[in-house]
Amino acid sequence: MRFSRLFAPTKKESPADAEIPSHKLLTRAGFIRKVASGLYDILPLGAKVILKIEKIVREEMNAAGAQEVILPIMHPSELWQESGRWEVYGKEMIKFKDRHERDYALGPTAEEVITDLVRKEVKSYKELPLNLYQIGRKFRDEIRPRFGLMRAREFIMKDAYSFHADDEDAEREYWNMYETYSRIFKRMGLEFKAVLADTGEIGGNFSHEFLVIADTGESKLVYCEKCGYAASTEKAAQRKPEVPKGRETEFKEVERVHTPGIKRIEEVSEFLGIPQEKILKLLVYLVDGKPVAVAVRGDREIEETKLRNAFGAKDVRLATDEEIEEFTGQPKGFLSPIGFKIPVYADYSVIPMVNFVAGAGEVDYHLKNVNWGRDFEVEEFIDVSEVGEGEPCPECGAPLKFKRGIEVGHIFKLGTKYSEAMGATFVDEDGTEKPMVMGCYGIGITRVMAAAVEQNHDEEGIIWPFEIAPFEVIVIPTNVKRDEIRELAEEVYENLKKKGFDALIDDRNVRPGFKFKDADLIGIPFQVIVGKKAGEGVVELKVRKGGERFEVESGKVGEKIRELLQGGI
RNA sequence: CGGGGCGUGGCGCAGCCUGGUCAGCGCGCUUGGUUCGGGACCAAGAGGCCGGGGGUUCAAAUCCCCCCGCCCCGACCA
Repeated sequence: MRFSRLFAPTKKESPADAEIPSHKLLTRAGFIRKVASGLYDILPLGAKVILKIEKIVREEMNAAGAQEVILPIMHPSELWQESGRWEVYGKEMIKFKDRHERDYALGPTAEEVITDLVRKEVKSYKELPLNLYQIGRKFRDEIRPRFGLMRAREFIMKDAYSFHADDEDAEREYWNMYETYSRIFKRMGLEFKAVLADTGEIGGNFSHEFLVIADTGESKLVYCEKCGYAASTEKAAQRKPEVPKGRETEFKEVERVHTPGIKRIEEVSEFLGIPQEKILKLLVYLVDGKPVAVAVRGDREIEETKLRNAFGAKDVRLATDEEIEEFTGQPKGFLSPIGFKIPVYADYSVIPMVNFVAGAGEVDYHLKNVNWGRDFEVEEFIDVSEVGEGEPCPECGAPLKFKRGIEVGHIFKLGTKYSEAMGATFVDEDGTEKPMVMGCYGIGITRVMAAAVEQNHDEEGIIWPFEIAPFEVIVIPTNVKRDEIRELAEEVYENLKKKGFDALIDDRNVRPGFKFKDADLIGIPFQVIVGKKAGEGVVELKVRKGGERFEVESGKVGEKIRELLQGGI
């Protein structure tokens, strides 16, 4: 490809509405343009990256035994009514009617459509297992699309669905996909982690998320270097503390203290000169509409997904100020667990607490030396606060590490949720009819592109991993009006193409600085600069990542690149 | 949805508070020339009618009302 013909409108300035690096850089470097909120044009450079990502996904999925299909993105409402998700998915789905007033939706995912296909065509255990996937557009009418490609309303996803005769085989395929995903992200040259995850909206009973590590990521994870435990903080378990032996012997007398206007944990801590770990935080939640009090150590935070799971609830939210008064008869900011009108559940972090501070149940007063078991009863100790850096691994007790990441893949064991709802059954070896056991496996293709940039960039621009770079190498003649430079550059370019490289030549008649800036911004892994020593047949090979430069004979550029790649660049 | 902010040539922004002398700056674009290893310089040009609608006024980018679009934030006091 010749740069003079390439549609890659680069910019010096970031768009005003971009916040994070991937959004700014993909726009500046001419990969994407916004059409409307959450909707993007993908320009040639972006399309090349997407296609390379898809290629790796296809190769690995095919190698893993999955088969590609192409399903409609326009879904009839009947299928979604059948699974019960027409209402559940609700506002997230883009719904519309055809000319006959029939209801349709643009598919946010495809369990219904694929299950419909399989239930109609597969009747016997002999036809199982089956793993079908597609790479296509998905639509989700996000409440708030943001961060460019990261959370868009239309995006490209690879979604796979597998069908099995029994649970054991579904689990076998689950781990097959786990390994496949690991290979996929490894091939893409991304630093990632597979973590235990919450199953969320899709349902099912077992799941892993694949996160690309990046500081700007919206997902948080903890992992253990000793035993390999890794989990999303929405899922990560606390190691259950022991009840301290003889704690009763330490109990002191409850003391009522005046704390005028002091409500926040930080304020209480400062005012009384007592660390936050010695203060009890009491929150009132509505768990599927029922008021429940949850106590947690003052310096810790409730992870609402864990809370929801602990109660097996659909919906969990904090009570409003008015609701707190109504349910407890106590003023917010000074809630006391003593004589509480609603059941008090306590996070694991409360177990070791002795002689702690709590609200007094009246305005402007707190209590010191409160103890659970003596002063109030805990309904049950539950694991609902967020696990963080340095805390003990729930498996082996070693200190956990914390990182942020971007969710690019998610695998689920679905069980029979959809097959039962939609009657996807087969006749087993023993002649009886059974629901198929399902799994589903997604990769956000467009999000992978954004995540790769989020993880790999510097002040100058993007630094693409070789495997998914829009071009592998760019040849830069510093001055196309000088014959020896132009001719040598053309020669090197043709040579690289012949050797199988995806090469670009910057044949534009602009100053060299301009070309260097563009090459860095676009992030092509290797730059071949043809300039000063063109007369001697020597060119300069620059590695985008790290900026290392080598002087190379013009005929040996390809070899040098291969050598560097083998060396792990 | 609630809260906050923004909308002015292709892009980034100033002007608005204190209506008129206001449509301006930088980048980009076109033409000519000089330049040519880290987003050059000089000169001459093209391009907006100020998100849309309504209103106030002798007069509106500027004041008022409505609408549309875009961006950011949204448990932690209990």
